[in-house]
Amino acid sequence: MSAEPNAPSAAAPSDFIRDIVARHVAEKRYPKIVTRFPPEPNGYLHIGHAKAICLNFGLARENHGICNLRFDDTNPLKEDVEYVDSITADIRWLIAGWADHCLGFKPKGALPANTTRDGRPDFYLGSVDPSTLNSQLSTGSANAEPFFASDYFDALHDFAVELIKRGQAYVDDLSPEETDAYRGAPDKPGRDSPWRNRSVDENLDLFARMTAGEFPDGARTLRAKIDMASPNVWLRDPLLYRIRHAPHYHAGDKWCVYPLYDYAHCLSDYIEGVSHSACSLEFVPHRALYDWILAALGLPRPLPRQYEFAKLVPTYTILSKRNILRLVKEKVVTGWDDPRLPTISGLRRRGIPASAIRNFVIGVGVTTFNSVTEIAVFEHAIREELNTIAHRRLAVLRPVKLVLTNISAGESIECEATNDPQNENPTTRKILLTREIFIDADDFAEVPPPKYFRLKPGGEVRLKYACIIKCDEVVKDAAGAVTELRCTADRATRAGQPDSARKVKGTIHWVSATESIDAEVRLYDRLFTVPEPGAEEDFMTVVNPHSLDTVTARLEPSLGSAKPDDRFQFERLGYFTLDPDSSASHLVFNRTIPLKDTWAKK
RNA sequence: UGCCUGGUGGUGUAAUGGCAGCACAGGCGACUUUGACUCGCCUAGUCGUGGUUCGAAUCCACGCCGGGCAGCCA
Repeated sequence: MSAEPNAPSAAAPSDFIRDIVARHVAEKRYPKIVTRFPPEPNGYLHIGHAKAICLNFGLARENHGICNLRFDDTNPLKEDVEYVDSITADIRWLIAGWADHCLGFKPKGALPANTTRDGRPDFYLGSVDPSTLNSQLSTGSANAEPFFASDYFDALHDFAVELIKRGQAYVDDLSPEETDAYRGAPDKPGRDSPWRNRSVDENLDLFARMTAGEFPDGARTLRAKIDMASPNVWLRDPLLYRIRHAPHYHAGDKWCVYPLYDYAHCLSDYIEGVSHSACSLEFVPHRALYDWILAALGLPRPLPRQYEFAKLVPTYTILSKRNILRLVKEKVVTGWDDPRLPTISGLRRRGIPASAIRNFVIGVGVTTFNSVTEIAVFEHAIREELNTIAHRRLAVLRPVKLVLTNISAGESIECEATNDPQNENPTTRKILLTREIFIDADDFAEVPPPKYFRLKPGGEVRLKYACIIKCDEVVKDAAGAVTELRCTADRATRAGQPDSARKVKGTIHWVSATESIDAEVRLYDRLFTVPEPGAEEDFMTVVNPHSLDTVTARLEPSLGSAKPDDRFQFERLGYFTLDPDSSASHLVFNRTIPLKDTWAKK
């Protein structure tokens, strides 16, 4: 249906926000559908952000619009370029081939000084074609960059002056503690500040001096003049600007007053020509303020509107920045890109395709209900995607030596193995069967449980792509541990041979002991042992001690030339990908996810 | 206890006054040189009580239960 490469198999279902946008498109309310994804550059993106990203970019994609990546960087104390770079890279990876053509980037240096009659910079009005910018970017040009709220500090300042002139904002001298006390409580009205009724001229003068750096941090603020008795506490004369004598990572050292979120966000949306501003449910009480500011300034319509939806809460996962940081700091994980973490960089390193993340977050839908999504839904999306793209290989995680006594030492038997059985016309490769091979420890049981289809003393199994073997002898060491299995191969059961159709219950994977290579393989499991670690008093007490198991595996030789983006299915085991820790002399693979195992459950 | 907001199988969602559907999970079976995949079948739901209506998950009232809001964070 879609011509888009790498498009999700399922179209995004309709939801209340899409319905609203569709209505607005039908009535031509906006010249263009413009959305935005507005992270603060103070941490890494995680799968929860992926939901917001796919909603905002999806809306743009479905309505021939654009979605701006805008850094909401109004707090100089918490932000850094390090995060700008990682967030930008994560987003580009996440939407590549799906909605990257909708990514709104602006030409470097195109700042709001270059404005049109209604005060908006001209880059959103169509004078710059986002697709041109994106092609510049993808060819390595540094001529385009994301949007930054801090690029609007001049415009925001001018709007603040306008608000003062309209009598809608005032400079307050209350201390932070007094401000709190005057605000009242949700069930108790606040009180007017004694500074609330200063003249416009005095406010103008004071705000200019605040901006000029005359006052120390915390001495004064700029506040909207709304209603200290409002039942909505966010309308009790919210702060617009605070004094912060600190340099800004992007805006430099020009400013010592910085706008607050509520003030900066709606106006940044306005400046960029955003039509639909989607955020999470905790901002519902802020919407009245969003609308108030735009109205108080008398800005021309159509104005952007805020819509709120529920965040993603997956089971067995922790998503808050603070908590992920704690896992990193206390070395439960190795870093922000640890494959056990729900960060985008972690998921990517784990080998999860961007398309699987997209399909998952799109599939859960967009509602206003605080729901919990079972991680199994994500796991299904991962397997579904990997099953179609991953090439099959043979690998043995916990090798046990097996000697085929009727194959001579120098002999090697060529077997044809299928790379991509999920395709209509699968390709194949050759693997070698030799006298000595390895099989997985799990695939042999000296005293088998009921219904055990694998190898057991005196029993038969098929070696995948090769032949049926029979276990004649179990060799053990002094301690009683199995050191070697001695079997006979039935060559007539090979593909193309007379008995090739002979059936046995079990088929197991294997690699030649001599024609195989060593690799470190990291087996990951859920990071937490309970479905809702966030509900625990301390989630550290429910960290899964077995979330990482590292083994030295034997792989078929072709895996030696694996590339970082390759995805493999090690047959009967799971999906694997090369880890960046790999080097020419030391291969490292990550298990992205095991295959579904209905046998193990029983 | 002020204001805002929500409640559909175990979980996530759809149905926008007209057959409660889909996906995941779970169960049974078929197929299988992956105990995977695929295919077939099954289990299971409208928070409660009234009302409006020919007809209510949907509209109204009351109740019950949950989430959010009092940063010079975003």
